[in-house]
Amino acid sequence: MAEPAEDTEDIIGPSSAPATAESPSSTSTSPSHHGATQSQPPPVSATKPPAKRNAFTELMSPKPKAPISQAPQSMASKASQVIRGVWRGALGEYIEHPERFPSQVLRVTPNTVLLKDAFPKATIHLLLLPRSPAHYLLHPHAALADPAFLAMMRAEAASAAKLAAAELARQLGSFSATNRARDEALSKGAKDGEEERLPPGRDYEKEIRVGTHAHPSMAHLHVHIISRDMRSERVKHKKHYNSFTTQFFVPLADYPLAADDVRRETGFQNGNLKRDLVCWRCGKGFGGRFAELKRHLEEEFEAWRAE
Amino acid sequence: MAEPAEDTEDIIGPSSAPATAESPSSTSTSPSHHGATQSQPPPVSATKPPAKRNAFTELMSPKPKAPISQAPQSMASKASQVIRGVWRGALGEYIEHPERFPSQVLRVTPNTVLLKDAFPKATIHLLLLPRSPAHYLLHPHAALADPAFLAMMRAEAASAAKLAAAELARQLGSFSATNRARDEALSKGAKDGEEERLPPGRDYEKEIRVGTHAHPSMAHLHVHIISRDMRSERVKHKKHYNSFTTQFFVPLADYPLAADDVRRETGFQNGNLKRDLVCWRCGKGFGGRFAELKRHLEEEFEAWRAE
DNA sequence: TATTCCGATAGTGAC
DNA sequence: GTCACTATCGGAATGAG
Repeated sequence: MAEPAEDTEDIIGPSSAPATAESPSSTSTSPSHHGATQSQPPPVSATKPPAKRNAFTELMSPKPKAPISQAPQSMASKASQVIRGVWRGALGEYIEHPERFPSQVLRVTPNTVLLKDAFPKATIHLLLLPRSPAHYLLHPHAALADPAFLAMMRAEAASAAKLAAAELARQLGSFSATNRARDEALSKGAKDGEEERLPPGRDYEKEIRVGTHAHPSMAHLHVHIISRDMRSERVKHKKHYNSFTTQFFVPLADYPLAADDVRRETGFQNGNLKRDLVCWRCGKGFGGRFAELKRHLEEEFEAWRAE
Repeated sequence: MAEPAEDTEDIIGPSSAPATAESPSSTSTSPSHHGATQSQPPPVSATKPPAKRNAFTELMSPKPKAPISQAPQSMASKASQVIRGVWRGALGEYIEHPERFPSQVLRVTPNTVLLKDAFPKATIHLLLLPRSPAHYLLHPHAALADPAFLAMMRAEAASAAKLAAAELARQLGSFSATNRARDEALSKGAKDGEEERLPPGRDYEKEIRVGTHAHPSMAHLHVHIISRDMRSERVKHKKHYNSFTTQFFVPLADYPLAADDVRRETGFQNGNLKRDLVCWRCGKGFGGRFAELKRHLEEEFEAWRAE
C-alpha cells in the first residue's frame, strides 16, 4: 500500500521526529473495535508464553517455531533480501530506514513503525508495521497467532488508533453535531487536553477500524488503522472498497483466527473482493456500479461527519 | 452506417451532381465477386418472373407479396415515418433527399443511391441504397429474394464496384508492383481510358467486396461495396471487424439464400461477431487482442497494396 | 489482495 | 449488427547503476 510518495498537507499533525522511539507498553488494553465478531480465547499452539516482555526482549528473542511460521527464521533475512527493491517489499524501507521518510512516518517504537498510507483509502489511513524480522514476512494469520506478538501489536495499534481518532476529531470535529459543545468550548480558548473542563464530544475512536487484509499484496506485515468513511480519491475500484468493507478485512480483535475460520479460505476471500458493492453506512446495494457508489459515498460522508 | 457527416478529402473523384440520374441497365452482368460461396440458382418462391424490366417499371410495379415481405407494403411508408429522425432511419435521408448530401452521394439512379459510408471501415467503403419503398425497409434476406429486385441490385452494384475499383487504382496504383507498367505509362502522359494502349495493370475489382450484413442496424437496406483491406480508423472494435470478415458478411452473389442457410440464424451470426479475430490476409489469429490486430493490419496493408 | 497503464468488455443514450 | 461516451473488467509490468 504505502510507497515513498510526495508529501501531502492536512496530515496527522506535524511529523514527529521519525527515529524517536517512544516507550511502548507492550501489554496494554485492546483497542476499541466495533462491529464484527469478537475474538475467541487463544487456543492456538503458540511457542511463546503470554508472559510480559519488554520491547527489547521482544525484538531480540528467539522466533516462534513451525506452527505459525510459513518461512523459517533462517529464510527470513534471505527473503528480505529478495524482496528488497521490488514492489512487494516496498514497506521494508520504512522498517529499515524510517528516518528517510519524515513526512510519512508518524512514530517509531522499538517494536513498530507507524506511517501514513501513501494511498489512503479513507480520510485517515495509517499502517502499523512490526519491526521484528521473525514476524514481518509472515502471513498475518500466522504472525498474529503468536500471543506475545499479538499482544504487542494490539497495544501499539490501540495507541495508533487514539492518534488517528484525535486527527479525525481535528479534521471533522467542527462538522459534528455530537461534538459541537466541545468544539465551541475549544474555539472559546479552552485548551485541548484539559479533558476535565471540556465537554466529552464525539467518540472518534468508534470511527476508526483496525485490522489486516486476508491476502495482502505487500510482503511486510501491516495493520491498517483506517477511518470508516472510505472517502478517498485513491479508492478507485471494487477491490479497493471491498478489501476494507467485507470480511476480507480482519479486525485485529478477531485474532488469533480459529483453524477453521472461513476467512482463511482463499476462495471465500476472492469472492469477497468481487462481491457486489454495498454502502458501508446505509447498506444500499450498487451492484458493480462503482462510480455510482462513489457519488453516494460523498453524500454519506457529509451525513457521517455531521453526526 | 452512413450518417450526415463532415466531408473528407481524397474521395472517389469529385462528387457527381447528386440528383443527376443515370440510366441504369437493370439486368446487366453480375458484379465480380471473389471468395465465399457462389450463388445458387434461385429456387425461392418469388412473385415476379425473371423477365427483363426497366428501371421505371421496376419502381412503379406492384410489390412482391408475402413470401419475401416482412412488412406489408401498406406499412412501409408508416414505418418510414416512424424511423425518420432516429438513428436507425438515418439512411432514409439519402434516399429521400440525395441532393442534400453532395459531398457524400456519388450517384443517383432511378433505382438506387450510391454514397460514401460516413464511417468507412476500409480504404474504399460505399453504400448502395435501393430507392424502392417496397423493398428498402425489408430485411436484406427478404428483399433480395425477389429476383427482379436482386437483378437490379446486382447490376447497380457491379457498376458501383467498378467505380470503387477505379478509385482504389487511383489511390493505390502507384504502390503496386502488378500495376507498375500501367502506372508508368500513365505518368508518361498516356490517358486513362485509352485501354487499348495501356498495359492492363492490377485488377482492383478483385479487391472490392460486395454484400450485406446479416443483421443490419440501419433500417434501410444497404449493400456494402468495400475494399478488402479493413484499414481504417473507424474500425474500432471486434464487431466492426468481424462484421466484414466473417460469414456475417453475405456476398450479394450468394443471394437468394436457401431457406436453411446457416447465415440466417441469429445465434450463428452473434457468434460470428464475437469470434476471435483473424487476419483477413494471412489468417493469423489474434484472440481478443484487437489493438494487436490493428497494428498487424497496418503491415498487411503495406504488403497488400504493394502486390 | 501494492499501483499504473493499456486495452477489452459492457451498457447507455441518441431523437 | 449505427456511433460515441462512460465505465467496468482484465491482464502485465513494475526495479535498476
